[in-house]
Amino acid sequence: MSTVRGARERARIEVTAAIKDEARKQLVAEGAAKLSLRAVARELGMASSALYRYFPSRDELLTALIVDAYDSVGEAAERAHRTARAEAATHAARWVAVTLAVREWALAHPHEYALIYGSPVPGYSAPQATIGPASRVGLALIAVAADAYGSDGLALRPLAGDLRAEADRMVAAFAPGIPPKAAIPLIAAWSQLFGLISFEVFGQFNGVVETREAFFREAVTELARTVGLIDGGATPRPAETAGP
Amino acid sequence: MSTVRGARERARIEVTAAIKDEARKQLVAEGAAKLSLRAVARELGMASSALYRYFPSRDELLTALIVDAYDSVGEAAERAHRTARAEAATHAARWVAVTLAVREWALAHPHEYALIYGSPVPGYSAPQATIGPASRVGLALIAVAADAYGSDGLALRPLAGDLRAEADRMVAAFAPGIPPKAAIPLIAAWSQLFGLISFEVFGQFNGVVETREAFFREAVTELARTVGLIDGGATPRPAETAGP
DNA sequence: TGTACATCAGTGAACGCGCGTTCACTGATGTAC
DNA sequence: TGTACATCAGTGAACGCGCGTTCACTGATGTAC
Repeated sequence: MSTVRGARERARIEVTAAIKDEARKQLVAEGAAKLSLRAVARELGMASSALYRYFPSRDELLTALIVDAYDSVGEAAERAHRTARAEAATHAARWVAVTLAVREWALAHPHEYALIYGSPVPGYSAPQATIGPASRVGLALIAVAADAYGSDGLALRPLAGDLRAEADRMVAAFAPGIPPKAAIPLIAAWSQLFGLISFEVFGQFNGVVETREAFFREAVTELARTVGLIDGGATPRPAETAGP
Repeated sequence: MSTVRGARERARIEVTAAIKDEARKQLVAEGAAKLSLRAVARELGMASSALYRYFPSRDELLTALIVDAYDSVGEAAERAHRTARAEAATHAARWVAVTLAVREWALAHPHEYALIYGSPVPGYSAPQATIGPASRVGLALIAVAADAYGSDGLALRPLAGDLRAEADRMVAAFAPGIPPKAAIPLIAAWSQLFGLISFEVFGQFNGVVETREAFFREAVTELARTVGLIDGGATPRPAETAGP
């Protein structure tokens, strides 16, 4: 598996990558809804029918792009988390680092960002294969909170009564490292982070916010506070929680 | 202007509305990028060329739908604000009422919501005409804060130094009723509100958040806190700030 | 090492479809006198 | 009140274009003996 076997296999990998690269380029010009297999083939100098050797349909190509995008932004978030942890940054600083990494990825890849965090493509329903990659950013944020919890760096506010069961469910389902009390604010902050980023990427901040990075840093620092990440004091034992 | 003049004019108004209604229906099935004049005409039993008597191009029809959507959600927000104010609700409760109204509009009109708060349609750039309607929700939120400020119901946190100029600019440009210190958190909360709503409408909460309304209420109540809206005590003089 | 066969990438034509926009036209509604 | 003319909604054909997918095929690469 790790050794590429022959010309055929190597070619397949390269052509598959070339198709995805070209498709990504076309996202810029036309958007996901209008992504055209024929246009991709044309640009690559192939017959449009040849693409069917690589992707059984247009939707499968879209799915591949979506999975790649989730993996790409997820990796950026995880990398930022590892780096911040290696530098023994405070928990709040780790939170800021991860969120900034997501923002930077989004600004560098606005069309892939739109593909995964914009309006769903009508008629396309994301298959199972996207679920894992889609959760990586969220899990990185949970890991920051879990580390903080493990080293007394997480302040817990009381939880509204009608949300106790929901919080327990969340912790059991996908956030075993944090206490239920922290789950609701954390998931809220996760979604709110993408409000900040989407408004910047999609243009809603045009004419409204101009000092964008400083604004973002301020907003996510405040988000860290609502999550309960306590600044200062906390230089946790580095290997506390398993990384993503 | 207020009296409809003749059969021609009345018919024009009705047909224009019918075209937009049908176009809205098609957004559901196909999304904005694939909105088709021919399909709209077909469904209305008209020749496709007839639509050009009403909209000079496909993009103009899209623009009309966008303006209508912004006006519709803006009106919902303003109505919620007026009602909450008439009931002398606390400032935080007014905030929650306005945000809930936006959320409810979004859940009731998910495709129009995607049209205005989802990924931009590639190749389409929103004309000037959309700017006013697009700001109505934001202005309603600003009005809540302005009322609170006018009756000592707004707590002000210190502002990070590098954002002072930005905050002054914001207040001068579109938020004259609030102090600069409140501008940054308010704009941040505005964008974060749409993170919460988009994740719910676009499906990112599937399998993650289940008690949706309670979760939303909790999150926006916390947002009200970061904006500085002080609960209780504040039953302001009703006519303090001009309504939207 | 050489040969026979299997695998598979890529071709090019075709099917059946839909699109936005233009244009010369018809006939109904509205207006000025 | 009646007539002549202007306005305008709607038609249907046409232009030129692009799309996803299927299919029988060719020829190169890989494999078993």
